[in-house]
Amino acid sequence: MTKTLTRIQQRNRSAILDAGLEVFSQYGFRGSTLDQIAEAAGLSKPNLLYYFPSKEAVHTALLERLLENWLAPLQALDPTGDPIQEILGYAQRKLALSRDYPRESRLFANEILQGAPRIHNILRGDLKTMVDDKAAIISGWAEEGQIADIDPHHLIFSIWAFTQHYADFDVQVRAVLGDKPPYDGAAVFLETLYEKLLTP
Amino acid sequence: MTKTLTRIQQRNRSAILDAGLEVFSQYGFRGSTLDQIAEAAGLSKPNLLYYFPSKEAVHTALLERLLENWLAPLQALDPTGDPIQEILGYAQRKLALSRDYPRESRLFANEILQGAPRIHNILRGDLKTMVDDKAAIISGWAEEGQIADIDPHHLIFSIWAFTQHYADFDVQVRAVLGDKPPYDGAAVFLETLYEKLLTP
DNA sequence: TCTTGGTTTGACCAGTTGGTCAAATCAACG
DNA sequence: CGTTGATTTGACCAACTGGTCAAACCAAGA
Repeated sequence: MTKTLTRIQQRNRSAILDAGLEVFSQYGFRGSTLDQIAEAAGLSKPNLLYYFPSKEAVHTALLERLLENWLAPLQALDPTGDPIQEILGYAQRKLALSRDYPRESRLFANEILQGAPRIHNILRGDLKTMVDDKAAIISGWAEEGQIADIDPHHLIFSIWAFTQHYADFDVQVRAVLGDKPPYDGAAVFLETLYEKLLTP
Repeated sequence: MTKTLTRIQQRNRSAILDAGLEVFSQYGFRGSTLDQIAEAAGLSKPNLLYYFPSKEAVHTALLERLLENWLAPLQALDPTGDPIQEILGYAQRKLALSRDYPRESRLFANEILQGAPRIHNILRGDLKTMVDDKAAIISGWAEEGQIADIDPHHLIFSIWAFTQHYADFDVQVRAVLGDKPPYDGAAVFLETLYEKLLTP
């Protein structure tokens, strides 16, 4: 049913979402204008509103698409795998996400900075449930002595913080590093950091 | 000269700055309105504009005040002190800054997220200079074998990322942690993390 | 070709925005 | 008290905001 979209509809809807991602991720919801998004999408404002009923609708569509991809890497943490490799793998996957989808990262950052008005219930619901679940796995590993004894929630926070920093604070990171590319050094550092932290 | 300020001027200017901090840190520059700031300051909009010539001026004043306090903790890193204690101390000081001045942290985050249009030159100038300076000190410690051999720039990034995460992503952190207070656990985790990382 | 339904747009609207200004109010000092 | 300069405000403005709508345009099948 939902699949009944013209080629034009597909092209324009995805152009709008891409433009919305570009604009919202930079200025936040209230700081972005429909004219800006329309121009970035190569459409007139009324034409944009022919595909999405409102500014809010574009933003919501983006957030929904984002959350799917955002929670996936943590979900993939495997309780039967090698503990240190599982956590290291998760961190590297998250870093790659920042490298390859920095605008999505900044869209998320903007939403959280503004108090997460649109996704607060998801944070307290799905996200908390999943994090608590994975934290329990990590705690289990710690009790078995497979990894060092650390607080699993703050471990996860540290991974989020460090990896997202390279997308959200990109301009600062590049200003400080000068010409050096950020992500190679970051991946190496990440590896060292968590290997040393987690080795019992 | 600049000190010739009435009691009223002092009170209102600081009320405006506080209100501006509150509003700008939540909605970013473009997402904030003068009416919002004026109301938060308990003034009428024309009255606010009697003390600051424009919205931009309020924002600039806030950023300037912020940058002073923001760069101070890193500046305090002492090359003659005990390496691990110096770095640990810096990290803890930065975490305390997030705890005690979360709005300032979010104001900064908003500015960087939007591409740092107003402070880009400072990032490439003063900030980069100071970070390179401190990075050299840390590299020196590493060469002497006093701390483990890690990339000093990414070490500093990781401290920024982790500590600011608790202010900037406050709503997410609290959603995940539920009732537990964030900062106690964070301080303990921070201590463990960098002690393990830096011990040679 | 004509028709039909999806697509695009110019003109428009009411509400909001940053900012101005002259007039009114207030505080304090002689 | 009266005066003077700082302070406050209501009324106002042009530009911009999200959103509407009828009319025009266009692609494609009959």
